[in-house]
Amino acid sequence: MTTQLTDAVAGSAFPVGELLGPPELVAPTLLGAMLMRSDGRAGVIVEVEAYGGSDDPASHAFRGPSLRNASMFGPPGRLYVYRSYGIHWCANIVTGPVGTAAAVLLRAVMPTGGLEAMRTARWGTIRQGPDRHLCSGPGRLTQAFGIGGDFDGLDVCNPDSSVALLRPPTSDLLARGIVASPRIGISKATERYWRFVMPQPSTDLLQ
DNA sequence: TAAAAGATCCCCT
DNA sequence: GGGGATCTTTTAT
Repeated sequence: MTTQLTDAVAGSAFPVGELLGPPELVAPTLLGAMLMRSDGRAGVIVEVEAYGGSDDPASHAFRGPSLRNASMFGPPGRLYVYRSYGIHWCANIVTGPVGTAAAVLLRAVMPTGGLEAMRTARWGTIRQGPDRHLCSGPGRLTQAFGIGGDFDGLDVCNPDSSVALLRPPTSDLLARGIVASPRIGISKATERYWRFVMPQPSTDLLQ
């Protein structure tokens, strides 16, 4: 079942040109895309948030470039990975262009491949949690995929990268039932509906 | 040099 | 569903 879903969704490499643009416009186009690791771990992106621009006070880059947020100012199609609350790693996909800080935070993924590796990465082999907690959260999905600070700046549009972004085979998988809402865990710019969720991806994508 | 805030998760109820 | 733990980064003194 899981491999079937992987095969059904796995498409071509995500064209970097389609990632270039305002993050709040690029973000919803990432829903339904697949995040894939070279070792087989894979999942469909179901929840994202847009960050960036010089006028987004919730963005890490609001006060300009720093050592941490450097990747946000880089070219589109790269990862911006940072440590959150001193504990977790969070992964963004940069939407560029160079010199402009813009990125889309990956908040949740529906696991479709490499489930065993994800469970081990999340909980080890002694005691494991429910599968619904594998990748449902920005810190959880990076742990499940084994994405850490080393992956900052990685080109996800290159299919040969250890983490690659794949486009769904058909565009009509996108933009159906997508819901926009305020971003989670922020205190500024909460009036912006820059969080995008695809409510029921499994039934659509499985058919 | 110090302090505060933070794009969160785990565990217990 | 709610409270506490956790530590890095940034900013102010």
